[in-house]
Amino acid sequence: MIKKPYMGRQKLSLVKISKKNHLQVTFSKRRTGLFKKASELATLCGVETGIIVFSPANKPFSFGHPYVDSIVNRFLSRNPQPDSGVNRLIEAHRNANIHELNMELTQVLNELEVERKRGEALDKIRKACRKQCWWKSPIVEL
Amino acid sequence: MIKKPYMGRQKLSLVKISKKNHLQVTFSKRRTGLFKKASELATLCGVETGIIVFSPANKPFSFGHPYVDSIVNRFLSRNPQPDSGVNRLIEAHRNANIHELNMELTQVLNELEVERKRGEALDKIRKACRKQCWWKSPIVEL
DNA sequence: GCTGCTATTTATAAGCA
DNA sequence: TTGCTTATAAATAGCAG
Repeated sequence: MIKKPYMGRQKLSLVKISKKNHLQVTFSKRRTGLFKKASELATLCGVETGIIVFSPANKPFSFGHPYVDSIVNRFLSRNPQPDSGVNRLIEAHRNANIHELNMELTQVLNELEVERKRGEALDKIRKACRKQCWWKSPIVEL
Repeated sequence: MIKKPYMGRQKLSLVKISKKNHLQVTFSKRRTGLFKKASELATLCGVETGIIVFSPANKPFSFGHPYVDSIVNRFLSRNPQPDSGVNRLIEAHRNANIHELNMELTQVLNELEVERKRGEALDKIRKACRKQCWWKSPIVEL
């Protein structure tokens, strides 16, 4: 016996797996693991969650607690108009240098604080409306 | 020194956490972990994925690669929704008098989410750069 | 809430059946 | 693909600040 036939789990490199069969196996295992994690989160914290994943073969897999569709609908009802901010961000990251990124970070942090406060305020109003009579005319206090 | 005052990680029990502050911490940590797992899956396998989670405080958190809304829409287009009580409720909600208020809230939540992700991503890059190769190009991980 | 710190538990990459 | 096995990488519960 010169050596063990394999070296155990190898460290993860964050690049797309090249070998197709290997990729398929990894996708299958990690999809299972992801859904399990989501299940645990939902159970432990008593929250609603939904996941959608498209396989390498473009087949949709989904997990949801209590149901994917209701989660999705609930999300869409609150986020009707998506924009491509993330895509722009990714593009920006590819092209920007570190100095620019730091400057942008500072600015974003300031913006985030403002947005957070706005969001919290509006959320309070929304909850208040929902608790009382959301189908009636709202008392607008912005 | 008689013994360490702490016994390390305890085995997981699959019931809802009772203590509110404990639950909040767990939710926060596990949500982060879940999103990270999804990110890895997307990167390693080159697939599209989207996650929506509602916090104990009913606040929506989302992750998506490339973008949550596109994933959700893609899912819904392939899985036509049967009519349900939830859908009607959402529809009613959309048409209610507080429509405008909700629109604005939704918009703000969306912006906030985008800003939050931008901030997080930029912060990661900043930290990574500071620790190691700040003079090289950043590794983008979303 | 939010970091950071371990001691543990979990997840999983590889290999093979 | 689905399941085992093992060695190792990662995630995280419980605390502390």
